[in-house]
Amino acid sequence: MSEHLQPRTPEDDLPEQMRVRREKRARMLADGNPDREPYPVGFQRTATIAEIRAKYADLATDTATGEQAAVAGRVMFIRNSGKLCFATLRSGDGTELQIMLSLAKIGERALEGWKRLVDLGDHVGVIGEVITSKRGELSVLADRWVMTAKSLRPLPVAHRPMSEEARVRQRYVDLIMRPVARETVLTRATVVRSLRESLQNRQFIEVETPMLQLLHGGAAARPFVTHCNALDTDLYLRIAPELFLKRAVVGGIERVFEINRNFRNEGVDSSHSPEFAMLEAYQAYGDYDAMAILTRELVQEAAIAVFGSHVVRSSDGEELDLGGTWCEVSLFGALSDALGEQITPETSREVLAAYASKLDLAVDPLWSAGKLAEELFEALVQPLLIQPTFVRDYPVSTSPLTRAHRSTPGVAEKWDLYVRGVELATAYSELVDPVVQRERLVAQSLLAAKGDVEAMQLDEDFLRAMEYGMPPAGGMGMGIDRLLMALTGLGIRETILFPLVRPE
RNA sequence: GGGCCGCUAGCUCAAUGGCAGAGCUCCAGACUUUUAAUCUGUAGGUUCAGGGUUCGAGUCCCUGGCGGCCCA
Repeated sequence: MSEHLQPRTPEDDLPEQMRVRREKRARMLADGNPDREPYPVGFQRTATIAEIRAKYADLATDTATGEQAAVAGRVMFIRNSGKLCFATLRSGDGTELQIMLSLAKIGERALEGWKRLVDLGDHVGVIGEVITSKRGELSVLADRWVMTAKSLRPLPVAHRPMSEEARVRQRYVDLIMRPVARETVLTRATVVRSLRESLQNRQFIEVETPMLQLLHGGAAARPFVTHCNALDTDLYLRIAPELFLKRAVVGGIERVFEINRNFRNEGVDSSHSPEFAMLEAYQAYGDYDAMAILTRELVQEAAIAVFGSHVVRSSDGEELDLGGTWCEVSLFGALSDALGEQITPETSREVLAAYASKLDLAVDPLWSAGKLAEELFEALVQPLLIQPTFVRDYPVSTSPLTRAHRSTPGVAEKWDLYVRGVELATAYSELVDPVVQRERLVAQSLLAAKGDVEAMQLDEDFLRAMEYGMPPAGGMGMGIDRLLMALTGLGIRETILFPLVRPE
């Protein structure tokens, strides 16, 4: 009643559950009892939950061990009754342990405090004896409990799935609630570690090349532009490390790789993120065949690291066997089979455009015959490539950094690797003739000048490096996020811990 | 960029154009062996925003925002 006379504060507008938790925090601060600080400086654990579970894995029902332990974790479930309370603590590794608080052990004051102050989601520490309950659950029977961090927000309902949007926008909650979210983080770390080990075992040297670049090059993609105040010049966030890794090869780093982020100012959807992690590797005296073997071994070793097998499994139980050697098809051969007519690099633009319009594909009038062939391939063949498949020998016109094929005219020594119908990696026998390289890049820069936002700029310093002589080499690029998707069947937003989302 | 679907309580979701609801959560109470504890009783709403049609709009129409799916 007197409440109506008091001034409204922002606290009054909070949902009841948040207001209640803030009031509990305030009560604890006012209490003065060191065990009831809402945010103490620390808590001395004697064991992790995982250690206790491992040590007493086979303890019989209703047994007292005599061992005192101090454990801590986040409260995930509470089952309070009059004189005996149960709670389930979860630690950061996802392991859980029951704690029990009995009136007989901790007394009325501490038990009432537990019931009054502890909510789902709070971090608590408990000191007591390791026992099993009458129902056989391994537990710590408390002599003392402390708050280690009071949570001011309610957790989502534990047994209903969070919405996809809530999971992505508040990944920290997703990580608390969903074990598979945490496992995905670990899987990603395992995959990246495996890639590094596999490459290092093959004498590849890891380097880091510029993310902020003066010129836009190394791939066909629209870049992000930013400004450097010190140099008063615009810079591009890199779309690829390629031109710098090749400079390193020129300099004598004969096997070199980088695992890092690229940025492309393009669409955001279930398979594209504006920033994505990429592996690029270059091997002097290798070619695209050598890179195919390397890539297959990298993926297979990553599968072993994650699953202990070349057979990988999606969360829906679907299996995919990445073992053995992989299918190889030529782009024009596969396209010919799909269309029922022989298609070659010499097939005219008009013929290909006719097929494209028959398939209702949008055709840009500026596209070359090669680009049309690639578009037709992507529409007709790519979705069918579930098993890992190398698609080889792309049109020269769409591969400006690739060496022409050693025997087949009109195509370049380039392959794309498809798994589950998505492009996972690409590799070239690198173009190392600096004169031809200059011609190709000049053509690109003319496209850029005509308004093609994806075309590369002319990088004179790169050409100067090439003129010093780059050994014959194979080069390969693989999307780390795509690799995670191929191994786990997850969407890209699940493989990236904190993907870009629109502001709330 | 285009099409379709969605946005309602802390969370997950209902509601023929006619009193805005359920489960869990929360709050109060009971309970010394619980396991998503159980039982009793409450509380909780700018139905994404703005406009329109209507006696009456969560519902129909328009505009915008955000999200998802499909296509480019």
